[in-house]
Amino acid sequence: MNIKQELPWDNPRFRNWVAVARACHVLERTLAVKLAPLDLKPAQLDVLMNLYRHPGMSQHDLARRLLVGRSNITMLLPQLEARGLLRREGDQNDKRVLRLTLTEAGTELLMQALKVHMALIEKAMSQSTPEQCDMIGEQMRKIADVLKEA
Amino acid sequence: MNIKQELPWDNPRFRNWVAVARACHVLERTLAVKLAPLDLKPAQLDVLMNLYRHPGMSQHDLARRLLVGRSNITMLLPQLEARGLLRREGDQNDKRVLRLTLTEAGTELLMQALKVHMALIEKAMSQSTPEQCDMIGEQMRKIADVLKEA
DNA sequence: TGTTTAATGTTCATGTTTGAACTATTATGT
DNA sequence: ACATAATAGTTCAAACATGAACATTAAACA
Repeated sequence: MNIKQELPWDNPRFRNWVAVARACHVLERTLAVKLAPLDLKPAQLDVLMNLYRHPGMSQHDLARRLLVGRSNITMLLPQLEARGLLRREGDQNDKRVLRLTLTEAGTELLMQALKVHMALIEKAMSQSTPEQCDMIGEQMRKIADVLKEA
Repeated sequence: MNIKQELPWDNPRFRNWVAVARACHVLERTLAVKLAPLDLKPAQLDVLMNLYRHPGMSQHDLARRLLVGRSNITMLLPQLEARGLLRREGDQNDKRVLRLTLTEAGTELLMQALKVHMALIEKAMSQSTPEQCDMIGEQMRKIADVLKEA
């Protein structure tokens, strides 16, 4: 009844993607451990990173960049704001939106966290040549693009 | 006071890894949406996949393979067992461990889910040549290995 | 053998993530 | 202008993951 189709594990694309997912998972877990001394979770680091690069972002924009629900942001920010890491200020032109910016302390903590993150990534990718590394990044950006319209 | 160090975003390894993480995240989210009709979450699919490839696994082994806590498995399995997708049977030689195996129904559902998963991965990696794809997989396996001793 | 140490799985409290319903504000269309 | 749509953010309940403490069983070793 159940014809034995070609199994995904025989397919290189499948096997290789599984490896990608595994590597991501391992690195994320490891990062969580290494960030613990700073009392920071990977998700929180993502927030700080995005605010550093795009000051004045709205919560909605932040949610979209993080590929996460808006309510998630609502739950996430108050902790960081209470720690004095970021500010939420109402936009004058549009009273619906809140503009987000890092504080001095937030930037400071971000820099420490980035050292940790950076060291981990360096270690992880130390096996790849610069060419391989760039190629990987290039392919991954294509994948994200392709899937965004899926 | 705050000397402007080299920013991670200037570092190719950092930028490229961020792309990897993004691609993973997008694919996982997309997979969740596409699996919804089967009433299956990505985490549950992972369970079924591993049991298919390694029948008779213990819960502990499964947890380690999935890079997840043992308690997570304990919470996850009863739902799948109640749906008749897998069996948990006590090991005769070691009364502590439960051996896990897919049922007929579980295998059936897995095959359907794999079609979905496979199609998504095919689409995602359709831009890469076989050589690029293999290289990516190879590097990712190295990364997972390197980090396992971190 | 008997005692200590380790391993497997469960329970439970905690913290996170999610999506749907809601409020307030702005845009659109007539 | 007015009614309708859409948008930004919040609230809330449910699903989910996590780690510590626990019970049971097995292994190590005295």
